[in-house]
Amino acid sequence: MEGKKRHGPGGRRVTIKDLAERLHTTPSTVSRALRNKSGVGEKMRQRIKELAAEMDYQPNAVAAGLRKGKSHTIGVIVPRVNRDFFSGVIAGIEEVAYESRYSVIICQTHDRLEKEKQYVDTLLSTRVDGILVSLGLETDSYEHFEKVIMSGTPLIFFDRVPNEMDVSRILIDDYQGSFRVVRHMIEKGYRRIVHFAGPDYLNVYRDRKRGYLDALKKSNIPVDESLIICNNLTIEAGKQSMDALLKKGIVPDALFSASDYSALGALLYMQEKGYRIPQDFGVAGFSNEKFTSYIKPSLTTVDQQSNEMGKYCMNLFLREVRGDAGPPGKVMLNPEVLLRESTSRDIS
Amino acid sequence: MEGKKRHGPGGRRVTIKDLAERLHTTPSTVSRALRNKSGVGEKMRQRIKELAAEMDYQPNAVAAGLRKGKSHTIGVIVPRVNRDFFSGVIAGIEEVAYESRYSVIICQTHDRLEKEKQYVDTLLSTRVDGILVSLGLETDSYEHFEKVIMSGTPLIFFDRVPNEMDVSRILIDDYQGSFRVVRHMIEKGYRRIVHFAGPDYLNVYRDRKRGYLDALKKSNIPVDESLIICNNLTIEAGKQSMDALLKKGIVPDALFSASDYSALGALLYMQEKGYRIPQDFGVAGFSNEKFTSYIKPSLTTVDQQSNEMGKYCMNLFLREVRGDAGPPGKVMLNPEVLLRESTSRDIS
DNA sequence: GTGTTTTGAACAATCGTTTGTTTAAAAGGA
DNA sequence: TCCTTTTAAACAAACGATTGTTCAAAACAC
Repeated sequence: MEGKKRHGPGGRRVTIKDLAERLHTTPSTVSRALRNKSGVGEKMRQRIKELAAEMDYQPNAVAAGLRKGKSHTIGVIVPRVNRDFFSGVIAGIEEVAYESRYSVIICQTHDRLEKEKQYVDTLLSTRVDGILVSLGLETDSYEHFEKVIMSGTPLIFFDRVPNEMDVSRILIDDYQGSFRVVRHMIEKGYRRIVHFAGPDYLNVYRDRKRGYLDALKKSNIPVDESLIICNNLTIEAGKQSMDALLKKGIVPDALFSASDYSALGALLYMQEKGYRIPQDFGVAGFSNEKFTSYIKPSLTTVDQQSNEMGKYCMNLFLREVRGDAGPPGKVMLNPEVLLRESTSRDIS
Repeated sequence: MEGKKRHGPGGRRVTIKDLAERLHTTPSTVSRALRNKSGVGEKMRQRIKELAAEMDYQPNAVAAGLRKGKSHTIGVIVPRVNRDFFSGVIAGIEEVAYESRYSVIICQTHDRLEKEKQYVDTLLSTRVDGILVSLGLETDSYEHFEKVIMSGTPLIFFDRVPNEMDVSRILIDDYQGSFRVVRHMIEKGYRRIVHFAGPDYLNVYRDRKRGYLDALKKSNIPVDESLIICNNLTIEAGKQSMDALLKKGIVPDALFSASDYSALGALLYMQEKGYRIPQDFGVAGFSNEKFTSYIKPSLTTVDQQSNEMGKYCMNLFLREVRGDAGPPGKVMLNPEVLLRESTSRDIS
């Protein structure tokens, strides 16, 4: 065992040039040999590969990236990485990216526009080959994304997408998911169904509300505006909103919330008030957060196919860089409605 | 408004050289001006900055990275990104990284050694400035990490760390967390406490088991080997393990699981079998997955401070690159024991 | 054996920055 | 006014790879 240490902590790394010198050849030949390009003899190629392995040469992706003008890296911008939905999407993206040896840079905006802008700049500087984005709650202007388009960097939005831009968008059919859940609730005999909505300027919440409204209309149930409550969709908000309703003397028999968390808040609150779920009060949420299947009663909700969405996004990006993607368009994934205990009462 | 379009989709981007030519100066001067280095006159500096803004120049981080030998990017390797614990750590890392304008590349190994190795290579090629790792379940050799050390790249392990290497390790005190939970259970009168353990070669599971054993010893409760069950810590495994126990005629009065998921499985199984939780059977898990506080009864567990751990990791890395970190060592974060309903019975 | 084609490898420029060195001009001192 | 010091900007060489071009030798045909 002669000294195995190659260059040691901080030592300079082996370059293509080192290999070339050692073999009395040139960097270009080494490069071609390692990348299996033509123009190199078979014996030379062998010698180069062997030496590369022996000195454990690590190609410098930065240098290659500079020369080739592409970094083989993509950026993903999401509001928060530790939300089941987003981390699921990220997991999906990673799986496909790994297959194609793309690196994934993650950016978390905490729903703040300032951070979103900053990250777009950083990613553009990093010369990522593409950017996948889900908008933050604050985002109401899109110049930073126009810059991305100007630069020629493929840009794909998912889930929370802007309506004003002509870019690829991929989302689940919030309208359909919502519509089907509410239809189901109506079939179960619920009539006075509260809806917790999110801010109207976000496509996902708008569509979920539309689904709710249309389902009611289809069954000729009059829409009662006082049952539509816009809150910030947290557990706390769910409790408070229900409390406010009851205090106003409004007594609904079910809730369809645009978020699992506020649905949970309402569920806990109503249980506390003595309502039996689902007999006296039905509850449905949206997103299929992990906890929804573990609570008692398990919560009816809509699965957003986060993993599939991530995979789809990344695949779409790959097709775009390969040039066979077609013009930007809107892709809808089919949501899966999960009918669980919180709405499964026997119809009397 | 003269044509606002700078270079359009795919067009070449503005470089420092373009700016230089436009102002009849040289790239070096432009570089120094933009980075606020000395050696540039004030009026020149102004003109340069203005033009840069006007042409919206985006510095090419790849080129700078090549020249400077650092990418201002770190790599994070975790088993899975969509686990509450890991996504929490990632969120923490991101928060600190953002402050210092570091980009974060995420790598998900799915607990597979092959992927882990591959990602180490990729990150080394990408010339990341540091690597933060939590080991996969399969990892039983460390040559790939030796390579990292050889290259002089800062390397920090968190949570699932190797014992054989002299590197920085940061983890929560699994032993303490475990010890305290079991003590609490004993105080609540539980005596025949099952333990679901993970593979012994992972520090976290070893330590959790140690905590369990020591807590029993401290209270002079004899250790019953048949109550220690090594399974794969999933919900299913939890159910099956309990089933197997009962079928063998072994009737414990509580469970302390090294994972919330297998604890949940057991909890559901026991409820189904008619046991009341916590009166007849106490249950405690580990990790503080989100669902644990929403289920009924809520699950006693140990919080792993994922966010803090992420922040700590990134800060430690920053100190290392700045040279004021001291030699690699082991850092223990204090876990928070969350005593909830699943173990809160009145002692009769 | 001469002339042409093919092949293998060397040569050189480039990607966009950063940074050390040199040079010229401006500022200061006597 | 002349000389020294400071300052501003130009010059030039990297960083490590990729890739188009050139060149010499080997392979081939006749």
